[in-house]
Amino acid sequence: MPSPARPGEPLAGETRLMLRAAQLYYRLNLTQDQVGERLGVSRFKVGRLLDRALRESAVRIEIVHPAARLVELEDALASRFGLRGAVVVDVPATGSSPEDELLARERVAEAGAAHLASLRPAGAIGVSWGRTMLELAAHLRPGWTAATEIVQLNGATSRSAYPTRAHEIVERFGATSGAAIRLMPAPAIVGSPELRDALEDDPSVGETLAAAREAGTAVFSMGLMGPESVHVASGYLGEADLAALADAGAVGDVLGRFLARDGRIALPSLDRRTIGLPLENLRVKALTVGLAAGAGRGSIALAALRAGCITVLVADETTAAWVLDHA
Amino acid sequence: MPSPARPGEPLAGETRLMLRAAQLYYRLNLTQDQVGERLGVSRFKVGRLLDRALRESAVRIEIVHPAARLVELEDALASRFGLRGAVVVDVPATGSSPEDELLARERVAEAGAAHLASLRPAGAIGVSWGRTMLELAAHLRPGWTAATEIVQLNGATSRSAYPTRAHEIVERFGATSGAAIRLMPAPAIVGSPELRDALEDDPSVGETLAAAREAGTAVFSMGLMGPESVHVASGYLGEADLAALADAGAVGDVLGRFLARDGRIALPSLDRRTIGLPLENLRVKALTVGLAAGAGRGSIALAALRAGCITVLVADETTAAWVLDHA
DNA sequence: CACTTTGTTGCACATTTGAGCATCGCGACC
DNA sequence: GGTCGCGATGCTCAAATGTGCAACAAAGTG
Repeated sequence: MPSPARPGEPLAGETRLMLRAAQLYYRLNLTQDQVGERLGVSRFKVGRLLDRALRESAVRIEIVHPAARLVELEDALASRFGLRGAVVVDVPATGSSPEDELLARERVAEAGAAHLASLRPAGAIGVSWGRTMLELAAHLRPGWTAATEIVQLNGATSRSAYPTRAHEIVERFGATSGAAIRLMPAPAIVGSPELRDALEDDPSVGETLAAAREAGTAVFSMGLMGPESVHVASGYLGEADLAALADAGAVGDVLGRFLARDGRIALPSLDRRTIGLPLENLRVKALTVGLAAGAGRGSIALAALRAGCITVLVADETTAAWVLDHA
Repeated sequence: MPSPARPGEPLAGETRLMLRAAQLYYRLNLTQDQVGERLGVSRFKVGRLLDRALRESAVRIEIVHPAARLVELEDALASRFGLRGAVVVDVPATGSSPEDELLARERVAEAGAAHLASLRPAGAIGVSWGRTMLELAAHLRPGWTAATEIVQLNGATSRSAYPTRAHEIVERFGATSGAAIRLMPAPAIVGSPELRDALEDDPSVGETLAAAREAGTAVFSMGLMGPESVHVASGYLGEADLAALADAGAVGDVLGRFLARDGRIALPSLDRRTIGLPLENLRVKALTVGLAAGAGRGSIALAALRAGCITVLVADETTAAWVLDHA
């Protein structure tokens, strides 16, 4: 391969010709034919000169749009994890203050709503709850899709003064899509596996759960592990559970199910007390949209991706970059 | 025209699509068809997206070769002055020390020789003399062209101990091209117009001058004005002439004829004492190669270009840039 | 509510470009 | 001096791309 000319060395005539061809072709937008005419060579030679220029990277083609990086991350995520798609949004402030968290959540939820609308999912759609989901629901525009039924995917009746507002979310999904809704009247986590089983067997919960299994689409957000988790605020998780989860290496939750870094259930004993769609059922759905917004969500996003329960990831840029870095 | 997305503003779906298309097309080198398939749009739309990306300069195509700048200068010179061609060489050191001057002269002469060879001029070729011409002659390779005759264009027999070496130059041109040679046995500048006319009327000079007029090709270098001029070293110009030239605004010489900034003869009285081809005869030649090497040559190069007596300019980068800056 | 206006889409068709292949010239090496 | 590569060249043919146009849709406008 000919090396690029160093200063002090006469410029090979061929190289001169190559650069001239590149200028005429790329700058002046002449056809290879016209370039050949001006340079007194055949168009084939011009093509070969341009080829060489490209191979020797004498011309650089660069995508300079400010948002190009986001699209790159999207593509990298999609191909790395075999996703059907990914949406990465850039968030102006990228710190971890409560305001920044709020902003990130807002932007991700907005993008999630827009992307969901562009997919126009049909049939039954399962949804989870949480702050991000509430925000997403708020951004749904009437007629965004024509679903038949909106199903709540996991339990949510609060034990504490802190409301989960799951019904608001499901209702807004229903109202904007013209679908019937099906709520899940149960807590997210109960005290014993036996109670969990009893509740899930009761038609009030069981029928919703069955519908959740049947739904072809699921939309959910990912929660943090730790004292700031909504499950703590809602009173589902106590000190002891939290400590046990930490010991088990939990990094966050999907539908109330806490995952370890590798994507497996961190604490099976807790999982057996959790009410809602099991992750096995999530994995087989045609479309599952997972949202991760805010600092520290990288690890749970990665865990969920490893668990195979996401087909479309929506995340902020920081989270997306973290995931790719640690994959 | 859609503006590029600002951070903090949701990215329009179209823009996302455009960037994705650009990535697939330019980075992965897919065809527009394949891009369309992946993106679920028609190939026409892909073409239009790429168009838009180019128009909005979301993709930038840049020629990054270190020598690209030289070629740009060449093209700019050629189009600005209607030249048949231009050769700009980059000279590593670009100062004005004697060594740098030497280097610039060497590189320009070398490039000039190479370019001249690539033009393969036929018939009679007129040549001037000087340090650059000597260097150029030294770089001619046997068989570089098949000329019939080499003609010295202007007088050169030295009045001083400093030899002009014009015969060496003409001989080397002849020897390497297999052409007969014709010298001009006369000084460059004499004391009076009458003596000039008498010498030019003498067959020894007159026949060479006639041949010089007939030659289709001329090769010459440009000289500086001032005490460092070869005409001073050779004893042709005295203090008085030099002062008069300076007063008249002379910037340098072509074939011993000193020009003012605007390309006109600076001092007609001196010009009438100068022996050699007049510039009017130079202007009408099919091919005239002018060389300008070294600091300070910009002004005479520009003057010569304005005088219209150059069809191919060979210069170092600094000189070329100066000329374009001041044109 | 009809009507223009404007912009978007897909298409047929012409142009432009790339790929594979035969040929040619040139130097190296018997 | 023959001849064997080897790279460069130009060609044919197929693929890829750009262009003008008509159909259509959305959004004003009287």
